[in-house]
Amino acid sequence: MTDTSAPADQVFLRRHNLAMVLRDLRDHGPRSRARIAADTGLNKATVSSLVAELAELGLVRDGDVERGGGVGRPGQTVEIDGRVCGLGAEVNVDYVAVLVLDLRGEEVRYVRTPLDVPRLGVEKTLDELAVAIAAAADDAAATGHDIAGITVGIPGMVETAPGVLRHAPNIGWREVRIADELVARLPGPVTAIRVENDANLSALAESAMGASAGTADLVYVTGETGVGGGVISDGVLLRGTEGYGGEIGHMPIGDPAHRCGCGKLGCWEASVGLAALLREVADKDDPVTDPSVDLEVRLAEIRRRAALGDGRTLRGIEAVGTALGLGVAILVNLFNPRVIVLGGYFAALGEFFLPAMETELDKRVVAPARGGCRIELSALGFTAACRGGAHVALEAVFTDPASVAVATVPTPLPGGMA
Amino acid sequence: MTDTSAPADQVFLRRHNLAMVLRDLRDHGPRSRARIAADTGLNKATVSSLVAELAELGLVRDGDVERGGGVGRPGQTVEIDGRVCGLGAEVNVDYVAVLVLDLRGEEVRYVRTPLDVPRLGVEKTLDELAVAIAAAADDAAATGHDIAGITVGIPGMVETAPGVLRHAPNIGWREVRIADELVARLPGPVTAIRVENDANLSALAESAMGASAGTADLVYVTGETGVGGGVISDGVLLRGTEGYGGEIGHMPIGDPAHRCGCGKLGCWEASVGLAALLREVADKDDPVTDPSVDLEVRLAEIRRRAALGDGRTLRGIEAVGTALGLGVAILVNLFNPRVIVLGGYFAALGEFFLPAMETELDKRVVAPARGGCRIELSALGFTAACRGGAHVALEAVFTDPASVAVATVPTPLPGGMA
DNA sequence: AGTGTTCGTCGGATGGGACAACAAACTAGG
DNA sequence: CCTAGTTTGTTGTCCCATCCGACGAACACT
Repeated sequence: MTDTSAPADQVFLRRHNLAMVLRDLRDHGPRSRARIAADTGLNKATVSSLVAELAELGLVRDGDVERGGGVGRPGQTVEIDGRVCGLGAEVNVDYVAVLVLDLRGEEVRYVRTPLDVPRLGVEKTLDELAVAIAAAADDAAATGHDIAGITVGIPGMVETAPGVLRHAPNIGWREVRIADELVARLPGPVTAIRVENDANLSALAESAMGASAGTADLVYVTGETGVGGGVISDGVLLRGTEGYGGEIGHMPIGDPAHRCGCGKLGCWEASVGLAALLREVADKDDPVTDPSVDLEVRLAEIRRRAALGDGRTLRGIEAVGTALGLGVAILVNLFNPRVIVLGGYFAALGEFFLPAMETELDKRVVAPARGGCRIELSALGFTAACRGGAHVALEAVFTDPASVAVATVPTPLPGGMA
Repeated sequence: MTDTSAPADQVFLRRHNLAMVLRDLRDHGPRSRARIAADTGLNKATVSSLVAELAELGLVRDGDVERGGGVGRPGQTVEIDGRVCGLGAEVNVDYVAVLVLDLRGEEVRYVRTPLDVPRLGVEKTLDELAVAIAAAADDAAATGHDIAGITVGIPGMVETAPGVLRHAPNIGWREVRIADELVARLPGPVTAIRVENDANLSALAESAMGASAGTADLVYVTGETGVGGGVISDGVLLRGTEGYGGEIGHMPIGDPAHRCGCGKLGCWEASVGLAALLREVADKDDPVTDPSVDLEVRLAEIRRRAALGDGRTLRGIEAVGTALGLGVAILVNLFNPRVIVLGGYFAALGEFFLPAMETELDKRVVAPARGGCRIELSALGFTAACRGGAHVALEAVFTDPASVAVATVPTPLPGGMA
């Protein structure tokens, strides 16, 4: 991720190596300086110097001494200090959520606030979100944590550069300067706020800490009210020129008889979105179609019926699964990912979808053996987008550790000695 | 493109800055050392040192002195030396071709050898290709050029790492170790040979030197026997995990009545490939459907009929154009490119396609104003893949200028003085 | 207790870039 | 013609980051 068109001086070099040591600790766990040197190819003396600087920044600290590690002097392990954190926030149709992750990837705090976002409108929803973020930040500060960055996920088309939401049909928002609006609502000096599509953030989360952690080529497909997607290719998120990439919901491969929420006929979303599933498995007066009932509960009921072998339910799921496989096949042909991760309700009903879906998939993928692609169900659940957001904030630290500089004050001395 | 997981020492730093100076000269033309310093942000003294090293490598040389450039001492311009070259080769259905491009991007040599590749088979075709490559290399050497690298484009699924072709249905090849086979056939020590899908190379060529040169987000779609595609996102080529990415021809969005060459029904290729066009605009006994006639000639005839306003022809082209727009809309929704480049016969008949295609496109793209995407017809014609191959070979030099080291002997002295 | 091994640090060497000063080469103007 | 002013490119010096060799420290094993 090093900028190829910037001049490289010693500062650049130092930053690169600082980042490399920090990432080594993240990816392979606590270890001695000698071991880091062996891992990275850097000189032992250099590693000592780098670790000292990272320690001064509050990013790493000395851990245990390696006892019983065979012959020779035991190593003094270095580990990532969990003080610095990233904050991920999410606005969805019926809730806002905030999640704080420390540099070690551990969850510090997670708060989900149910809200009727479309009814509440932009202003009040952002007020609520700002309160939730400020509360999480205060809470983190009280336990000695620092927030190094904030990323907000929104279910719509986002231009990341200025942090502007262009259009989010599911919550009815249009042209909202999310980043600026939040900065204005948050007290005190605020670190940079990034804004990103929620499915993109979920894809990043799956790639970084899901069941397939570390996968550099991954496509995330989530089924909720709409159908969203995020693509990670060769380790980087695909955004497109203006950040409009990954709009997979409106591929014209669905049944032309069904009208999509976007107004067009034959969108994929109209064949595999939540509405399509409910249409297939239930009648109008069936309680599972009642939007006032919690989605989790309704899905549990459908899962129950499927498990009992109910014909209508199974046929409906199979139909949706086949349509799902058709679209996923396109994604596999285009991106040749290592793994496809299914999220949202696809994950919840995954076991019943998979047979029909994989049958269709195998029919449509050109590459032999699906191009080495496997299908997986998301295990991150509703926290995926938030986790991805926190991850993005942390990634900035892993790319340029020195960026956390000054802001980080040493933990308040409990005793009070000068 | 700098490896983020390798230790950075001074050598790394030097390489980075050497590359930056060389790219500055490529992108902005000959200029003085002082100007390079201003462009890159490097110090004047550093630039002098870097230029001296590049000159010693034979990559740049002193050019004219800037006369009449206003007040002050005129600058001694530095320009890219065209001695070092990249070689691109292409295997297609009815020809093999070789193109040599010098470091300034100028064409040194282009040879196209008509061959009936499917009938000739793997061995003999590779023999012919090796002869063509060796001849081009000898020819280049005779005029004082050095080949720094070779890239071969193949119309099929390629695994780039070992340089192996997995499957190329249009020429009937399967599991061919292209790189190794060529090395064995070429005399003398051979620089690394890369192998890549031909549409991917064309996409790179369009992005690097087509009408939209410099575009970092670009999708190339070519219509020939099959329909191929190459995607460049954020400046890098999408390959996928195993290099199977970009298979756009078999998206299931075509008329289910038509069978594709792959055996499936409803592939996009079956609706917009060359066979589909001919089916729409001509009867079985029409000369334009005669495969023994050169494709260029047949396309010219179709273009003539369209220009005269022939109803059958225009309706046929419109039908294909609409189908083309449908598929392209998917690509725009997924990749949000800055430009879509149409190649192959799409480019040849472009003016007649565009209206129907753009109408369908606008109907199907979700992002406002097509997400800022424009449609363009390729101007590189049949040389696109070769150009892309040569470009890839040159790109290695622009990434690590020092890599051309030792091999480059100073041009033979014509006089013969010791 | 002695030996061998590994860890972490110290001092010096190497090398690359930044900075300031300077000579060179040109224009403009008297 | 000559001088002042400007820009270029080189030189010498300094700074800084990494590398290398050596050394003390800490441990296991005999």
